[in-house]
Amino acid sequence: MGQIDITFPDGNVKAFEAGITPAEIAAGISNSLAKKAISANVNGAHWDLQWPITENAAVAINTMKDDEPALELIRHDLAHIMARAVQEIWPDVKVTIGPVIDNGWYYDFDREEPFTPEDLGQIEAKMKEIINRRDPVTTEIWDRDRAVAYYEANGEPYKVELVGMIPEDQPIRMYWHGHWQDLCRGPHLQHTGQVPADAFKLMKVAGAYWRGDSDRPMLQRIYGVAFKTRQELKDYLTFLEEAEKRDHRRLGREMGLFHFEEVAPGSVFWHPHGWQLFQTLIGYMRRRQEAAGYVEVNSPDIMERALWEKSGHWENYRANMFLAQTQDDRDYALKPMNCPGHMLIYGQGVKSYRDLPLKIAEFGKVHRYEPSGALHGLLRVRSFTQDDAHIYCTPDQLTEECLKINDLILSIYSDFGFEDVRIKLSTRPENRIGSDESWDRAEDSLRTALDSAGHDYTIFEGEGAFYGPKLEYVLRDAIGRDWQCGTLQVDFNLPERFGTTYVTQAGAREYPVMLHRALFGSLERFIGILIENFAGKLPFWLAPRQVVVASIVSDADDYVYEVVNALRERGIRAEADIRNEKINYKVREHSVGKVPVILAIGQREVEERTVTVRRLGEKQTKTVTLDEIVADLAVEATPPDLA
RNA sequence: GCCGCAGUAGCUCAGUGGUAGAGCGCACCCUUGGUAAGGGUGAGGUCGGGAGUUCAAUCCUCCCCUGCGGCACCA
Repeated sequence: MGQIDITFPDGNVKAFEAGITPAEIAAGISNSLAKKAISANVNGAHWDLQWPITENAAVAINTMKDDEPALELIRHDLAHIMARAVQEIWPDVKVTIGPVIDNGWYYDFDREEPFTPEDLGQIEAKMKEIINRRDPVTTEIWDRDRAVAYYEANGEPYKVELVGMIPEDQPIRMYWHGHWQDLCRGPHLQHTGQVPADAFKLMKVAGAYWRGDSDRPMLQRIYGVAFKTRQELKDYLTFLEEAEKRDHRRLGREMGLFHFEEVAPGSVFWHPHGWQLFQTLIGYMRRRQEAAGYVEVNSPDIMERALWEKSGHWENYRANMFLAQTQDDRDYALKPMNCPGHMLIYGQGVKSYRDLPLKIAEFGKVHRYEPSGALHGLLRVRSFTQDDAHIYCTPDQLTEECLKINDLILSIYSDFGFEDVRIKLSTRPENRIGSDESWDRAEDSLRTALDSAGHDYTIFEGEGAFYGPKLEYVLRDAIGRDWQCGTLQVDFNLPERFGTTYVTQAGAREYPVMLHRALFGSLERFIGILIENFAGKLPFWLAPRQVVVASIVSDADDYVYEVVNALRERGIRAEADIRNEKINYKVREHSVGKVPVILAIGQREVEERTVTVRRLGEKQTKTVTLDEIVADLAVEATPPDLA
């Protein structure tokens, strides 16, 4: 073998025999580095210490100080160690795949018996045992037939299938953790003892389809989380607890916003305070849309089958629709979308190119028979209110209209404090209507709009709606979670299906292009997101209960009402609390209820015509005059678009 | 829809093959108290629904419904 040049991170270049491994290079540098090494970066690729380097390369040796490779390797090795532990305890369990995911890993198993929480404890103990054995991790490349024969002999059908999926030009790589072996592309650590034994935890077991396909067998997936240190693990578990405290289902109850019932799974019963918030959002959106040139309409909730056949929903969406049959045997459906209704409104009278773009908006309540397992609080429901609109325009206007919507969405999210927004572009799905040419045009126009707005986006092939491609707006909340909200879809199909046209300048009849868009997406979901993002502490203008005026002594009752009335006159949502309770009690109760401002009134305030202000989350109180607080809160209560 | 777990008072939960308990909340009484739960008394439950086993089921078995965690699907 010849010589190769290895370039080190400090710029030094050194010649080695071709085929040298990073482990050998590390050993040549120092004994301690050889021990501490976990992997290497070779020309940017994450490289196992055992893999030979055969050409000139830039090489960096990684240790546990390098977060990214360290976490990747810890989690990946733990996946193997867990699978090994499971097979040591239950030798007949079949193994499948076990990738690294955010904060940890999972591994899917095929086993008759379900894993129990007690099993997880047993597995975890076995894993620690394996780590303490400090088993060497070794790798070799196998012949394809040998790998298949091996897995067939060992009763591992899933592995046989995985071997078959590896492209012909790629090696079949095996990894050994001691005596236990798994098909794996690597890289891995030097030995199991490099995994921190006190910084991982098995979290839960759940069902998962083999290869993510609902037609294939259901496996059992065990999830684990892992970090470099015990402290990081603890921090992560604390983070999960914090996230749980933000759960909108729990806060919704504590704040008295809404509830659900068994008789209406996935449908919200809005309580007065929740409905107040709902209406505040609609009021805001109504103003924004009106300013952007939209007109608002309302279309029927139940329409006959013939309409849904015409729109294509009967063919493509019926499984998700609530159907209604009348005594005289007529088929109706509750609308799952507003677009067909808007088509009929557009279709009234003759439209001219002068009428375009026509922007028809509706706060329409749609019903979708979502799979039972998908339901989740406000975030996934079966009946929800969209801030929906359809924009009819000429092909020439298309890109500009997309851009305007993009601007509007981002401006609106910003008003709620969401500045970090990602965009997903979903292209034509298998189940679809319309010609390939119209799909080409539709997808192109979305791309063009995004490109000219200079906004990054990710493409999701085959994820579009059945009538057109779509953009989806995903916003990141205060603790880094992503939520899908708004959507923008281009549709060349519905106007043709409904035969709706406009008269061009030249007097011809042409089909308009149609844009479907929702900015909040669903009011229900958006409210759920707001609650979680703000942990219930909504901005003052959104808070359904803005001010509670609480008496400290009953002699203050009259003045309490005077304060409440003064606030209400300025449109502030204020209520009195003159119950026979101590101020401590009232403060606690309204704090739990997430009321942003509590005004306490005792003898002193009555005499001085002041109020003592306590803001949610602040221990400090402040006494100001009645006039002052009314003026201040009136400013705070102003929605951002009117400020 | 699929896998697993769960469903007992308004909420959070304990409990038992012989028809149930706590704390909070609620009602009433005492207390007028200065910023996250003052004290007392009391009311309140078809133990998710249906069938079965049993002398007897809230408890055991089966079916269904709903919820929770994932998967699949989606705003």
